[in-house]
Amino acid sequence: MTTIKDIAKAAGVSITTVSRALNGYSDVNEKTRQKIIDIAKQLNYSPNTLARGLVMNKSKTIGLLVSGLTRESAKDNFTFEVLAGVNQYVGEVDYDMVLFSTTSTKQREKTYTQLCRERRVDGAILQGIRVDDPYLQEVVESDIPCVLIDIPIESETVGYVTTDNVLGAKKAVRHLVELGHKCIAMINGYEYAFVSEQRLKGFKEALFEADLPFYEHWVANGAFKEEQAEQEAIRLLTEYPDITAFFCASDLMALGVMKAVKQLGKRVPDDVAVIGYDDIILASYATPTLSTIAQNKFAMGYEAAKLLIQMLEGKAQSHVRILETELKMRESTVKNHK
Amino acid sequence: MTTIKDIAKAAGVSITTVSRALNGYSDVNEKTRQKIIDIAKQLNYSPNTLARGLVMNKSKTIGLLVSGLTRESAKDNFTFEVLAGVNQYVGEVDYDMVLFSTTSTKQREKTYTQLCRERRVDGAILQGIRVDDPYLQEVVESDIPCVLIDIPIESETVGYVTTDNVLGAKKAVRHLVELGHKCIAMINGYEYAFVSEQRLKGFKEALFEADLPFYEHWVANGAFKEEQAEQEAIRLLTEYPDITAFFCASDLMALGVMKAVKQLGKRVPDDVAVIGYDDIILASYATPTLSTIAQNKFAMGYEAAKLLIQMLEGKAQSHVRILETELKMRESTVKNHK
DNA sequence: CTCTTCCTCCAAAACGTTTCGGATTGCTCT
DNA sequence: AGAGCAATCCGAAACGTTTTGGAGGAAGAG
Repeated sequence: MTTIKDIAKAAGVSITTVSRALNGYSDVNEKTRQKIIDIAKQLNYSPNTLARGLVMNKSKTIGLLVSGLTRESAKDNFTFEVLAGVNQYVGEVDYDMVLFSTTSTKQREKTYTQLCRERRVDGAILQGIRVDDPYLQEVVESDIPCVLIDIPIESETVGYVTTDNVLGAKKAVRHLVELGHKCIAMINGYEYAFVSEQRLKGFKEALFEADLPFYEHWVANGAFKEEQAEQEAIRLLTEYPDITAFFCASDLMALGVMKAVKQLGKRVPDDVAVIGYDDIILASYATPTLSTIAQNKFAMGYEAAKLLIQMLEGKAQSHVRILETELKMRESTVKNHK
Repeated sequence: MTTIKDIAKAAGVSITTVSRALNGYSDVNEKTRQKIIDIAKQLNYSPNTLARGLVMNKSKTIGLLVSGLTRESAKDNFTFEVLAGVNQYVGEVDYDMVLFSTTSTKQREKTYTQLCRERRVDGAILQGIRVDDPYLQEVVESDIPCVLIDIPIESETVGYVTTDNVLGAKKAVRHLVELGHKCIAMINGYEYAFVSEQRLKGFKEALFEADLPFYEHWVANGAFKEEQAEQEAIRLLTEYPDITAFFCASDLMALGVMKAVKQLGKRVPDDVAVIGYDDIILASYATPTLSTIAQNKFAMGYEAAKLLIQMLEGKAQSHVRILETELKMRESTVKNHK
């Protein structure tokens, strides 16, 4: 493995000069610089980022902390797309990304902060961490710059990216209202998830706008799980047969709801319309295809990485990025939709 | 950020002793060790892996090189599941994983080898790299230990994990034969993909076993793409109306074939049976649900990581891991299958 | 001719670890 | 009493970079 020292020897200059030549400093003669570059190439030199990171005290590496990188989470390709987006930006600006996940069966005793500090990541992106995760607090309180996805915390070193969940939910409900629905139920996620709270807010506001009443008991929590949403939908539909439409806080839950509807011998969308949230791959392959509020998850990852690196380099105006959502009309709400 | 030196000062010992105490060497008194550990904890010490990696000349980090970590590749969740598997094992043995991807729009001029050497990864896993990728050759020829997924190259420093693709294909075709099919077409991937070659071989062997003829022109390449497979299937079905079953080298292509069948006014599986390969998420959500040969992609990633780390630590007997596949019978071949 | 200034270059320190080769102490054997 | 030994500890070098603070010389200004 050739080092800067080898190059220095071969070129007959000091290692200082090699370093400065390779890093584009101006105080080295263009001719010697060229010679050094040639020799470096010829010797197949790669700088040692460990050594560099050690002295510069930064690694040009960011950590992506996700929870639930499991086999199951592949259904909901959220994590994956965010990851792809992060990876994209990070590649563009010549950073690297290291992945930390808490799914180890053998629970690691190390906290996120320790992971970050050991690996000397310059900053971190947190995805899929629950608001009540004890580590969240810890990371946020540490001095490690980080950006959160879908958790609204902001400080000197903390930023976040999210979508406009209130507006997203409104779009969904307005769509249902426009189709003539008056009895709309909602399957939400968790009580304490930020997005759930926001989507519920949007749900209420849209009902209010449309002069429709809001019934507390027409809202159920499905924990973002397909089966649980199915159960809840069955319960709601039997208890309240008036319901003609469901707004679900995730597509996976919407799929569960569609199963429930079919199971009760009713049809989607003729008897009961269903709209989801996320626009996961399955949404456009389900039968009937699922209407949904699309979030650009790739863009969320991309923007998160961009924001983080801007923060690291001290040129981030704001620490918040809010992305748009888009209504996708498909067969689960609009009959014969192509 | 507290260092080993701070601990030494606080404990009134040398940094050598601190290092040896923390790393569990025997030549340090149990009492001083405890004191050092206490102080370290109290000072909230995290070792600097950069410094450690520099002197030890290894980083406890492996690189995962994937190609095509794009928005689109989310459909086929192959990459993601492999990644999850790798991540799982890596977490268990306290390594880290850094992700390298070649999808940067701005093409990086850096090669994989350079990436690996700069980041001082101890080894690498390559996934989704095509056999004709120029970088493949380069990585394999370099002295960086690596394991390939679905590419059979073996050497002192190179290993691979794959599934038994010949047997997998046979299972699929046998299944069709058992259902009474005699005119079976195949939609393969690329000419030059290892798995395609193997699956074609299995296809032929299974036909031979069943005393069925093999027709070269009943095999088409769909490039692992849904649309292309759809086109090819339409062509085959119109040119050769005898065909009653398709074996596809990927689920995504099988979905395309199902679309083709429907488009021609025929039904799956009544008129034409379809079986895929991979068992992607979509397979069990499509209508009809898709029969397929399941590969445990998570396990592939897990085993790849395990193999690599065994190789790194010099305790790998063999450099090859071949995993099992499993036939999943669903509605696209078996009528009214539950 | 001397004083600046600019252009090139360099020696050495620093980053935080690990590890090699001893050094010191106190104890046990002959 | 001296040798031998085990148990503890430590100084210093090494890993491959970047950076600080200058040195040396040539050219231009006065």
